[in-house]
Parts: sequence; structure tokens; C-alpha cells
Amino acid sequence: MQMKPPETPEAATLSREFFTRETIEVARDLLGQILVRRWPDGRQVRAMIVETEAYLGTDDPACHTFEGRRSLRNESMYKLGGTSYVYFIYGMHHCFNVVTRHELDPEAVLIRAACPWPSTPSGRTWNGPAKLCGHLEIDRRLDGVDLTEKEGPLSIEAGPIKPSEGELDFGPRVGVAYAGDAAFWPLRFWLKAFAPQLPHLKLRSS
DNA sequence: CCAGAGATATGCT
DNA sequence: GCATATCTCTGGC
Repeated sequence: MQMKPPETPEAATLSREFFTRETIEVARDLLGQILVRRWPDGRQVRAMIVETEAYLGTDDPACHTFEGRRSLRNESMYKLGGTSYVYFIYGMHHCFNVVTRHELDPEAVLIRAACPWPSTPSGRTWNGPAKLCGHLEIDRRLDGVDLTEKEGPLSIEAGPIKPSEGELDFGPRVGVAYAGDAAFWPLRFWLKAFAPQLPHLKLRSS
């Protein structure tokens, strides 16, 4: 069975209110939504988000803003929910995050994997945050853009499934204990129940 | 299948 | 100097 994109002529771009909620809720609800990449020449590529990870701000030791760290790199995390945060890592790769909550409340959701949309039998899963950015040509030039802008270079539209309708199961949380102490790791969510309809969906373990 | 190297930005000690 | 929200390639068992 092949899923179709929303029937509505204009798919709804997710609202500001969607992104300013609790980060863990945004991370969960981003599953199944459609990431849209637009180029100046009019080309568009869409992908369904299937794996997310929440980074919980100044108290989260894994978060770039842990204990209030703020620099040129992570400045976008201090902006309003619905802003993009793109960083360059390992001298090689880019990773794309959706900023959540409000100004000066620096939390975000890392987009770890997505499937080309509409789904095709030969489609692939862009699994891994850097691979996703590679395929969608996301780099630092797209850092700080407004994801709620309808015709912007990056935006997020409502997908065909709604978590509130109970159609989704969420993957178990991978607990990682740091050596010695009770530091915690951000929560990660996978899109699982929808997988049968995305035959090429492949999620990484751990 | 698994471990290690290498690509080298960024921020912290 | 060192660790890291990564990925690909290589060589060993």
C-alpha cells in the first residue's frame, strides 16, 4: 500500500504554537510530519520525519546550551520555537534541529531520520542526522531560518497521521548512564507503528 | 560482524 | 590538548 500526501491543495504549515510547547512533546509530535526543502529554482523535496531526539536545554549535559553555554554556533537555540538550528560537526557533517519553546529558553529537537515523501517502493530512509542534511543540502546557510514560513527554504507541514489520534507507538527510550553519575541523556522517539506502510523504513538500533 | 582510522569544526580544560 | 548530538571506509576474525 502506498500512502498519499494530504489531499488538501495547500498542506498546512505547522504553526508557531506547535513549536513553542514542551520540547519532549514537540519531539514526539514531529514524527510523521513532513519536512519540506525548497530551492530558489523552485525545486522541492519532501520527507517524513521518522526519528527525533529532544535536547532539554541548560540542565541537559548533552545539550549544546548546557549550563547556559552560548556562542556564535548555538545562537539560534536562543531564538523562538520554530527556528532552525544547523551546526557543523566533526569537520564534515551538518545536523538539523528544530528550536522549541521561547526566546532565551534554549531547547531543541534533533531530526535524526526521514523518509522521502510521498513514499515509493524504491525509496530510501535517510537515517542519521548528517546523512539527512546531505540529501536535503542543509548547511549553516540554513541556520536560524523560520520554519513556519510557508514558502521558505525549510518548513514543516502537517503529515497524514496525528499522534493525538493514537495511531502511533513510540520506540522505547534508550537509557544511557554516564560513568559514575546520574547524568541523563535526551529522549529519542522513533516512528514505529507506521513502518509497515513505509517498506523501506530502516531505523538504527541504539 | 566488529574495531579502528580518518575527515577536522567547535568549545572547554 | 581533548571530547563530541557523525559517517564511510578498511582490515581482521
